[in-house]
Amino acid sequence: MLINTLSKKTGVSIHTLRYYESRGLIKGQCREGVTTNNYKTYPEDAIEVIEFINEAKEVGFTLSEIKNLLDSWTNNRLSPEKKKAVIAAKIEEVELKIKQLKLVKKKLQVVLKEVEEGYC
Amino acid sequence: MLINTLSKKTGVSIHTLRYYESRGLIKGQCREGVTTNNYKTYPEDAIEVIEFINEAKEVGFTLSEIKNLLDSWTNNRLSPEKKKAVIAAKIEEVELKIKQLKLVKKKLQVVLKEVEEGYC
DNA sequence: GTAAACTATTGAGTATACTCTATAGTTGTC
DNA sequence: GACAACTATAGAGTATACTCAATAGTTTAC
Repeated sequence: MLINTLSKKTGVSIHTLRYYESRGLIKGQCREGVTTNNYKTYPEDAIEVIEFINEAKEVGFTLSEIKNLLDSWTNNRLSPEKKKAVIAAKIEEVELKIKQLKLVKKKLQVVLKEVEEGYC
Repeated sequence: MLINTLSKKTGVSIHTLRYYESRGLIKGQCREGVTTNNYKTYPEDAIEVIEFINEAKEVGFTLSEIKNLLDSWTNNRLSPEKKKAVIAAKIEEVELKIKQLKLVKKKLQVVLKEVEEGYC
């Protein structure tokens, strides 16, 4: 699919998609044999990747972090051990973030109770 | 305590603390009666506030969002109902983020398994 | 065959969140 | 009373993640 389709299917603007491509998070390919233009086509998988980027961004990961992660499972020069290490490390980070969110939630609940009971 | 102490107790740089103060996230007060300087003193509570800011930031909340939240429980012009609404809305957001993190974790676990089984 | 709609590239502009520098004044210790 | 260590303010600089504008070329529908 072309960039416009990818944009519409993901809800991410063409500008942002190009930005992601410039940062190496996604990659489109020029169709073989076509020489009149360099329109890039994106595979179906790109949709999933964009969705993953959105989710990861939403919970506080930077594009650099996300790129490293995406690279680790597309880069074939990386040994399986290293890939596993990168992903496992990220899972731990995610778990830490979940813990932190639960802490934030608990704090908010305490404040909510205080307001309800009229302490502030 | 003065800004240096607050910085040391929280691990947040003086620059950043001042930035937070300029954004209205924390507030120091000049001691009454003191006219020779305008050194600001910060209450003990400020430490907790800074820690909360760090946690909230880590999981993807912006300083504006955090400020709104902090305001809602210090601003006395706000009705308890409105305060409750602000906090309850944030708790929902936190729950959503937890769900998203669990989704991200699941995806990472799938990829990890794929690497382990040699699919990529 | 032309006009609308699309694509690519380059580079500038914006918002957020710092981070640093320069300057000037204040406090505490010897 | 000198000097290190601190404080405040203002403003410049940086990194990240967009966001937009300008330009130029391409494709598609009529």
